[in-house]
Amino acid sequence: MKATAVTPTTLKAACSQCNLRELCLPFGLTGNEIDRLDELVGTKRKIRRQHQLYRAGDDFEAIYAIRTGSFKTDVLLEDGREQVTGFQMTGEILGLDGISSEAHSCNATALEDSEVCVIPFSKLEELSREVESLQHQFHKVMSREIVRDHGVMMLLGSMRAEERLAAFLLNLSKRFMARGYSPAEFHLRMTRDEIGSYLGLKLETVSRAFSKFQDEGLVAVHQKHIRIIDLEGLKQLLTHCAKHT
Amino acid sequence: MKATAVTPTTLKAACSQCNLRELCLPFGLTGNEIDRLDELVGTKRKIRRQHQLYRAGDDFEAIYAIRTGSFKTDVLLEDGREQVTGFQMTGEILGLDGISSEAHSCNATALEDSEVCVIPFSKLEELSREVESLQHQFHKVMSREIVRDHGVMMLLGSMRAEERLAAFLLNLSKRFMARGYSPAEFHLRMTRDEIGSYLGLKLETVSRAFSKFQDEGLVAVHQKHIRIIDLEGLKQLLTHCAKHT
DNA sequence: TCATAGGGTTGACGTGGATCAAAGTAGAAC
DNA sequence: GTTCTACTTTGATCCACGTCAACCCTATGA
Repeated sequence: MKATAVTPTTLKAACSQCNLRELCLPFGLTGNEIDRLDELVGTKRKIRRQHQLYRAGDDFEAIYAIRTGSFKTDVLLEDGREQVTGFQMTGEILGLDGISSEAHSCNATALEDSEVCVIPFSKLEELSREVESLQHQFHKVMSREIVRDHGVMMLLGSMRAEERLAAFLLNLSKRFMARGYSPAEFHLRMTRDEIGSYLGLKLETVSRAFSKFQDEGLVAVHQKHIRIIDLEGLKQLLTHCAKHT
Repeated sequence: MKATAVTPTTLKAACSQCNLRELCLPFGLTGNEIDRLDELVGTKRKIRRQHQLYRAGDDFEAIYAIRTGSFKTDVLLEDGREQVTGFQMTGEILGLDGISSEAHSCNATALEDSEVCVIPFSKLEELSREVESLQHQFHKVMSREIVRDHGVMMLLGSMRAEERLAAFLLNLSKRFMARGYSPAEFHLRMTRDEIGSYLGLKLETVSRAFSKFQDEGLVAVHQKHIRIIDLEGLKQLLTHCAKHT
């Protein structure tokens, strides 16, 4: 893990020009309101692959909207074990964990060369006191994170290995689709080990589950390249969790 | 599971009089600001043991502060499997999951006869546009929920059975202490099955782990009554997760 | 061109919890 | 009191996933 890359480019972000605005904080704002958000979003910041946007313990000052690329967030136990708490893609917001204690409680690491919009948090609070729709959208973003986390708990607490991987693939598929990419064919930006950490499995188990899906004709797997062949089949894997209590 | 008990008592809540205010939404507000919050907090509502405050799919209109008693929240899979996503006690806020989609995404069930303060959400947003400290405290409450969820993911994804139970007991202990109760001796309001669901274990495994802790002199367990004998021992169980990878 | 390194896959085997089953306990209902 | 009922404990057995180990694949760079 390399040191945090501090490269705050002076390039201005521009929500109004951003094709991600329907997924991101500007959702639901009028043109005028988006302009005000533009003023607030200070700089963009480039983060190289494997570098960290922030790490646990860092002072909390801003949240980040992913402009290009993708990230993972994780928490570390003293003994070094890692739990990946999420994978984030464009339009998603990073850093919400830091609000509660004024310090970040997890690490955010770029999975590929990425770029984020820096949103100074105190300014965001200020503006959202004036712009109702921004306030509401921000609350929705936070609530969505909570709901997402509950889904992960369901996955970790109540599903078996193959169900977890199926749920993971379906979730990725949906998110790629929302961004205008193919929901059926995509590249994984994370390793088997990281997937395993996220899903509460060992990398070998993840690998075996991929192979099983391939044997069953559900997906075609070539390293990190995934093609979903039988979407319905994957979904059924999930709803048929019934077998066991 | 009985039907939702709709008993909106007309009793006014009064944050200013509430001894939970340091744990709850009024934290950090001035007397004046608390008075304004008082106006907003409409009614209290009593929920009988095993009854539901809200359920997945219900329209979202308000969040709830627990005044007395305790709750569990859970999500259900189509096949009926339950994942408990949290146990909430006095001063904690319920219902944040509903903001994102205008509908609740989990069920909240009282573990004992309980009482909540009903906080109409649109009014809360309105007031927090005027009262900066309320806005900030609300954001902290949401963020804290996200951080808590990450902790549960860590637990579910990376810990073994006994570590999970130890973490659970230590967490309860801390929260009882924060409320002025004994951190060493308390009653569990949930069943072994519910603990198991929360921790991603079967009830038998929870029961066995309790017995093991008892044998080792870490805690005294009599049904739902728990007495922590060796707090440090429990903590060490957690930091010594090192053994396995 | 080959060497090296970081993933990924696959097989053989072990084990922590799940499952199945039976018996114990505490309240609530009568 | 006695009988339910809901919950808990404990033992015996099983199996899904972890562990350990070998090998493969692709990319990068001397």
